[in-house]
Amino acid sequence: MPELPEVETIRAQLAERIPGRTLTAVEVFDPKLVSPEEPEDVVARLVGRRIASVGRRGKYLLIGLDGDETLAVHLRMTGRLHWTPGAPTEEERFLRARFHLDDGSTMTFGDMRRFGRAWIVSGAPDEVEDYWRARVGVEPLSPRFTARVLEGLLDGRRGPIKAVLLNQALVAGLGNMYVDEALYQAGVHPLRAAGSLDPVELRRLHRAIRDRLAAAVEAGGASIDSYRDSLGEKGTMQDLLRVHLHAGEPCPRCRTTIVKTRVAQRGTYFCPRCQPAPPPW
DNA sequence: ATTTTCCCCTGCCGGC
DNA sequence: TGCCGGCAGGGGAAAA
Repeated sequence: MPELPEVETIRAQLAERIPGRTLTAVEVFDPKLVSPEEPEDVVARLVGRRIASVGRRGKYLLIGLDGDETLAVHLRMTGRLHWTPGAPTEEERFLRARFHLDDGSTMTFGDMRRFGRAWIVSGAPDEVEDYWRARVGVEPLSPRFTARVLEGLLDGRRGPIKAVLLNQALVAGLGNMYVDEALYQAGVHPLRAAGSLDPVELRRLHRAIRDRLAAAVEAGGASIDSYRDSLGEKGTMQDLLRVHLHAGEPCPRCRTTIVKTRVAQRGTYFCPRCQPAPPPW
C-alpha cells in the first residue's frame, strides 16, 4: 500500500525524468479515475501541456503543469504509476490511463482495485496551498514537524493514538504499516489515548515516525503487496518491518509473540510487552 | 467538534 | 473441485 515513502520514491524517480516534457497524448480507459469530471474534458486540459515539476503532499503526487495547474494523483491501495522510456511494450493488466510524452516515453496508471484517483487542481500557488492545507497536515519529514508540533496535534484528543496518526489532516502521509512500525519503535500501545502520552513518549514517538519514514524512503518503499516503483521495481522496506504482518513471530527486541488486533478498522500489529496496554486493560 | 461507521473494489484464502 | 463469505485498506461521506 503506497504511503509517504512509496509515493516519495515514485516522485523522486519521475522528477528526474518528466519535467520539461510535454504531454502529446493522454488516454483515460476508466472514467472512474477522473470522476466526477468527464475523461474527454480532463484529456483536453492535459494534452499539449508542459510538465514543470513533480511534487508531493502526504500521499498525493503532484504533477505541476505550466500555467498554474496541477495534475494530482492518489494511488490509494493498489495504484501504480509506471514510466518507460519508450512506447509501452507489455500490456498492463489493470490499465486505467496512459500518458504519452514528447520524448517518446510513456507513463501508465494501473490499479487493480480501482480506488486511485486523478484530478486537476487549478489556481495560483497560494490558493493551491490552501487547498492542500485543508486536506493534509504537516509533512513528517520536514523541519516543521517537531516534537512540540506533534504534542499540539495530539493534545486533548481522546481517540486511540493509532487512529489519530492515520488522520491525514494532522500528520500527512502515514498509513497503516508505518503507524504500526512507529508505535512499536516508540514503545507506545496503539490504543493509548492520543492526548495521554507523557513528554518522554511524545519525544520517542516523534523520533520514531521520522526514523521509520526516513528508513523506508531510503529502502525505496515496502513491496508487501502490489507496490512497485515507477520503474517497476520492488522496494526493500518489507524486509525491515518489525511488527507489521509479523503476528505470531517473536518481537525482535524481547522475543514476546507479536499480536494482531484491530484498531480503527485496521489490522494492527504490536508487541504486548514493548508496548504496554493502556488502562483499564 | 470530534469520533466512528460505512462504502468503494478486486484478488486471495480458508472452510465446507 | 468449486462456490462463498470474509478480509485487506485510503480516504471521503455520512452518521453518531
